[in-house]
Amino acid sequence: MSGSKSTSMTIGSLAKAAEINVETIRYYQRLGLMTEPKKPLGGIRRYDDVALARLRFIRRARWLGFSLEEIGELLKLEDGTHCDEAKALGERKLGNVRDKIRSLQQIEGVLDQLVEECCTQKDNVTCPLIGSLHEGFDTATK
Amino acid sequence: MSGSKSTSMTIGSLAKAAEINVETIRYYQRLGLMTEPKKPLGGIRRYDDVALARLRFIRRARWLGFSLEEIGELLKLEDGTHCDEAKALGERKLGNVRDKIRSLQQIEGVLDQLVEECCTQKDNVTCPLIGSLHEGFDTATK
DNA sequence: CTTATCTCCGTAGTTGACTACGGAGTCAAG
DNA sequence: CTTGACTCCGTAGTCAACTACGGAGATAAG
Repeated sequence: MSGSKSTSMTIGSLAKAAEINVETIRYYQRLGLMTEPKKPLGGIRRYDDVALARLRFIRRARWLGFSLEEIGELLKLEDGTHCDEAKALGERKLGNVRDKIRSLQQIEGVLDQLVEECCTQKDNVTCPLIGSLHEGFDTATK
Repeated sequence: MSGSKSTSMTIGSLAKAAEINVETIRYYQRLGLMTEPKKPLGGIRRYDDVALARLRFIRRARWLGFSLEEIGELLKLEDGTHCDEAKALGERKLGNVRDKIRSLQQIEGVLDQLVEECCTQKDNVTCPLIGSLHEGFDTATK
């Protein structure tokens, strides 16, 4: 389960490897999230494992609630160029990510406690899930 | 920054307080994520801060990449009833949340390092953001 | 009592993110 | 050299999550 270092895939095998629909890859290319490798004159495009890594990253970031636009920004950090703006952007994104982590940890804590106490006590009608998420959360993000 | 404990709001002020569109609240009601308080015979519905908390929770969970359906499941954990199934569900969700936290922490680490080193070195063309997210990530979630 | 600002409610439109379709070209196996 | 699977590419359809609209009724301020 780790031998596919094939540095040359068709879009089909790329899709399979990334567990993403072929159409979706082409969609990402249209949006500029993925670059389209040049076609060898009446031939078929080939993809390497950098493309694969990129796709997996996109998939994961989507799962974490980032929009494709945000993911595009994250990906712009990838090439070492335009350092200064990248740094600023990176810092914003970092704050963003940390907010998410904190929120998730709150949920984690409550969920954990919930599972723990679940069948133990009975009088606890209003669960803490919601209640615990009141505090500080300065909008942001959008 | 903490005086609005008004236990009776119209849908309009509720929406404002939760920073959510009125239409969206009504949409959530249709989906069963929010209950519609009964209308006082030819009058106007009133909402309390439990509703507000619930809305804020939904908003936050959405931001974290949970679908409305998943959020619905999380919210079902709220009322103390059906403990056994709640426990199972809670455990699944907990795993889910922890996966997300781990993923975000990876991104956090890389982003942090990126911002740190950004303008310091120059030869680092391929940034670690993508590369670092290769490893273990057993699908799941959907 | 009038008027402006809601609320109510059903229906319809929009946006972001895919997903499908179809016809023409390409490639690999037999 | 045919056949089947796949690529290419443009266009169109789908789905979740909103967001808007419009007309009738409610309420609060002046």
